[in-house]
Amino acid sequence: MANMHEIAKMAGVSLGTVSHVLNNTAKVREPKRTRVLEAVKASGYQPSQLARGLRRDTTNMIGMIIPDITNPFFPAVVRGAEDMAFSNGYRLLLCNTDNDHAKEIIHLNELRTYLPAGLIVIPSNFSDLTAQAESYRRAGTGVVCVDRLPKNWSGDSVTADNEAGAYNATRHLLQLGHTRLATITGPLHFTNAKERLVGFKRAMKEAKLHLSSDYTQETRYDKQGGHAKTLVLLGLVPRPTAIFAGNDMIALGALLAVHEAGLRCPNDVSIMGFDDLDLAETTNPPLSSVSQSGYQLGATAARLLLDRREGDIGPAKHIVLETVLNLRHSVAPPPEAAMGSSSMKRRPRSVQKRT
Amino acid sequence: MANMHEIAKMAGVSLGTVSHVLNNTAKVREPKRTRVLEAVKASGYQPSQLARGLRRDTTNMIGMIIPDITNPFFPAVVRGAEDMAFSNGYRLLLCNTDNDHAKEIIHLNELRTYLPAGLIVIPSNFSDLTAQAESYRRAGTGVVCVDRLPKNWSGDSVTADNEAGAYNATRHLLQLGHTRLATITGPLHFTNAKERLVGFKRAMKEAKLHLSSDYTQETRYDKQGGHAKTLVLLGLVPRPTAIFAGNDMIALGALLAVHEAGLRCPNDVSIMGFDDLDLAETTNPPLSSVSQSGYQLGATAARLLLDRREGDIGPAKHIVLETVLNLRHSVAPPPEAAMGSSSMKRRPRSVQKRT
DNA sequence: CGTTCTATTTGAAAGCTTTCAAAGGAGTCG
DNA sequence: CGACTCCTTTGAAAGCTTTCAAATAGAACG
Repeated sequence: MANMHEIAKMAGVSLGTVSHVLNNTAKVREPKRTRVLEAVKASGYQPSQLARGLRRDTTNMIGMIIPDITNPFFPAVVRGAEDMAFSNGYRLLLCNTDNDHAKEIIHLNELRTYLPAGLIVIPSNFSDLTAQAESYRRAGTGVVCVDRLPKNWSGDSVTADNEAGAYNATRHLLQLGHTRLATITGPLHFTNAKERLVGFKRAMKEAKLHLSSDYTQETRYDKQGGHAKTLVLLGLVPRPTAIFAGNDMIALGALLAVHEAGLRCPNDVSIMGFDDLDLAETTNPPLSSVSQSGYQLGATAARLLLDRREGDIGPAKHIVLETVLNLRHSVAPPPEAAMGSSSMKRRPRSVQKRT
Repeated sequence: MANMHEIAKMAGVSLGTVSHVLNNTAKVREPKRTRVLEAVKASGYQPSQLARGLRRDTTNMIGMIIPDITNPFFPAVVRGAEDMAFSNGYRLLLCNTDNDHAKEIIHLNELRTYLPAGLIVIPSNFSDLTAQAESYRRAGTGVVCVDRLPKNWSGDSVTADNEAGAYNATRHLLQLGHTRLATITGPLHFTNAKERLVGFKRAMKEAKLHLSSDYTQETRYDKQGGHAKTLVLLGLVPRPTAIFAGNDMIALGALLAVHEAGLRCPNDVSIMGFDDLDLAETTNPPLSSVSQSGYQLGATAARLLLDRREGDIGPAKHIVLETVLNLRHSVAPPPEAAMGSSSMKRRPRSVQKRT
């Protein structure tokens, strides 16, 4: 591929002039200017991002570190980030950590040597990000945390309003008449799991309902966990009539367990999810869930990074995105209340409630 | 961050020696060797990938170009590729094209300037990849096509055995007694859609069944398309008793349409999908589908790329991965046949059939 | 036309590695 | 001890861009 030297020769100008034309970094008078542009077009020249990055001390790559692209919540986040990045001339370097803190460190250390424009990170378990990010920031590279925060994080972040989302979802269950509400949380060392639990408890407290410790179970954010913990909950006496799941994967496992136990959802047990993944629409019954936009999360994080890069120097920003309660058919009044109620009324496919 | 000069100074050796120690590119005698290693450890030095790439004329990045990470089939492919890449010291630069051929070209042109170790591409609509790949190959950069092939592709590729998968799925439907089989294909300019249709037709022909042209519909690989075309199919007289969907998203739309039309799946209409996405397990009823491993697709492609890089110079390889028919509850014998049959028997959760 | 000033243009340096030819050192043999 | 060989080590060049100081060209003015 052609390099700048050749362009310079073709256009009969010096190296510096070519660079100035390409980067608008100095005025170049007319005859030369077009000659350069034409040479570029004719040769299909594109500047080497490597050489450019080396010289400028920064590239147009954004490093994105996530637990696992295979987890259905993350693709939207990545896509949101990629779209915002791409339309501003940046590219995404994707790294999966599997929530493995050692793998995260490998990525953080290596990414540095690419001189990325910034980092978007969904931190792993027990992430060491706070320390590492400090060194990035000293080098002038922004780091934004998304979805959940590592210990002592004081930098930029974009998260959903987990507490409000959980609170509203729980209130909805309470308003339907449930009094025996249980919750299956994600791993409580994740800030998002913790916040959702706080929201849940706040709603319970407001309703002056006691929460037996059996009624809150903690597990991994997956179907297996949801399944296992639901079996535990269903074995309790008295049995909960509603389960607030820490995310949709847990809810999915819960749904499965309820069916396996020979119970019906929502008739016997209501199930509420969190995330509102695409699959929530197609489960049986369709899942009610707290909707958060992964796409917005990612796009906002990338935007924040770009703003920083364009000179926005200011205190750390903690952007919190609203959630929406998306009601489908997996929640209904509790069995006793349902007797006399109108549970057989025609139900709309899906209803949204702002939270 | 420290650079090689500092390491050299710290260890009291020359620049070249540091490089030799780091790359094992020449024997370095003992006292110096350890001094270098220690200096590296003490300073946390990591070589600049930019400078290294510039000098070596190639980096450890693999460019991965896919239509849309948000489409549930692709994350597994990406993950497979990333795992294989990561464990061999390579990293993934991810690009979404939205099947937009212009966007694909932008990515192909720009990626070149990163001097990537190779490219893994799921080509977009009307992809121009064949021409572009030629120029990559001239530069010694491998390009592997995954999942489907662009026009006139003669380079390396990794795909599923779409035809056999479709053939076996169709045969299964035939064996259940269906005679009115319809299919909703993906866009037929995609090789995978075309191959699946060929497999379907081959099975039909073997069964000596006539295929009315109404009975094959083409649409985009998504839920909306599946929904719309299913409504068309259900309006035909006589109505098909089984629908072979070009992929699971189409099948999902079909499922929806069947329910909306007041029919039951599988009692009135059997539905067979392709891909066997995670969500196939949780639809209502759980979807029977031709299972192909996206993960294997991606991992195999990355492996192929690395082999090439390590010197495997030989004719183009076309790796074709087997599929497995994964039977769940969305297929059953046709209504007439079901009358006297044992459709009420207890059904296992899921059954696999090698294809 | 000569000066002076401003606007363009240039060439070289720098950014960090790898690699190659050359220099240096150590060991062997006579 | 000298010559020779072979193994280590070195320093400089190259890879491609950006950027800065310096040089040149052009314009305005007298």
